[in-house]
Amino acid sequence: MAQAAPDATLRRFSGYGMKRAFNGIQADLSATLQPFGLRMVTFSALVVIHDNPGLRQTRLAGVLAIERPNLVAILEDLERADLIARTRAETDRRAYELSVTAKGRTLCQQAMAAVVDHDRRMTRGLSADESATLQKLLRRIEGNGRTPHDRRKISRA
Amino acid sequence: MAQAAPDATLRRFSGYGMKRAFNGIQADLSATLQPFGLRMVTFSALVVIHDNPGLRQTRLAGVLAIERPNLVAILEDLERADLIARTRAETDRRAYELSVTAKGRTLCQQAMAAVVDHDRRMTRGLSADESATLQKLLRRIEGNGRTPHDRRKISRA
DNA sequence: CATTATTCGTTATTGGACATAACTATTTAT
DNA sequence: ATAAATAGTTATGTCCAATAACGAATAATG
Repeated sequence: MAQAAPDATLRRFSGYGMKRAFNGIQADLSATLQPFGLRMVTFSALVVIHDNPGLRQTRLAGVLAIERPNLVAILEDLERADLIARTRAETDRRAYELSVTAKGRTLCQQAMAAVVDHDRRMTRGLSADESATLQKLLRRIEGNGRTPHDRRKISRA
Repeated sequence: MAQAAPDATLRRFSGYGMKRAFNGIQADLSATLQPFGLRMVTFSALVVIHDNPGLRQTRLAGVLAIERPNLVAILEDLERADLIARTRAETDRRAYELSVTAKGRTLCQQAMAAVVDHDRRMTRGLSADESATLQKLLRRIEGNGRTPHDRRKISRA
């Protein structure tokens, strides 16, 4: 097996290249979010709640492909930091409606700006066309992959 | 914020799309490798050792961007399953030289065939050109990302 | 040659993300 | 009225990744 790189066989797989790329992204994103007291999953949740006030937890879980039990700690972290509020839905006493606080809105927007920079760093050297191509290809792969068990028919928020 | 999808803001980031794509890949890969008693990191290590007999641990860590302490359990799993062997290097009594056993070779090749199928499933709907483009773009992003602390000058195996 | 610095593999620990089963309370379906 | 489904929660476990520190061996230095 005389190959140029020791991991040449693995390099043939899209999954391996993606893992390698994503590892770098994740480390940079983590460092980017750390000053805001956020991490990848709490940032994602905060942004979606920010954009969709009144969202319910089960819908949030579906949108982010996060298992509902795992959402509990995420939301607790955000609530404890006074970034979101949870109010019982009037039409269903089992459900909460999620919204950002004023503090959460501000932090969300600040973190967003930092993440825009992070993304620019990560995609340095890619043209706008290439970035769009990448997104398109990733979306196709995402559609091919296994979906979370919880990905059932999601009710409107 | 009237947007088409609840996570539309996040969809602007390459990292988010990659995470979503990679999550699906990882789940499928995990299921694919499970019948072989392997998981992502043990499979990767087995393949690289298979392709590079006599490889040393520190080099393997560098090749796979895995922290050296984390390699210990991975290699123990492979050794316990009789898939690899570790022999003390003659030229350096601190180091091990890694190689696959006959059993490891067989299993490696069987798992490889399954992973080829997995990759084909994951990239269904992508042309050969598109797959090559994806790999190229991922490599560029990988180069932009943060590298592991341990990524210092790697000695030859 | 002796001393210091570096390297190899290891132990220990912790954090982050993700998966599953089971549960109570509430709502929906029959 | 009863059974089934749903929303959120608790508990637990797996996988992968990061860091500090260590003893033994090797390399570098004077």
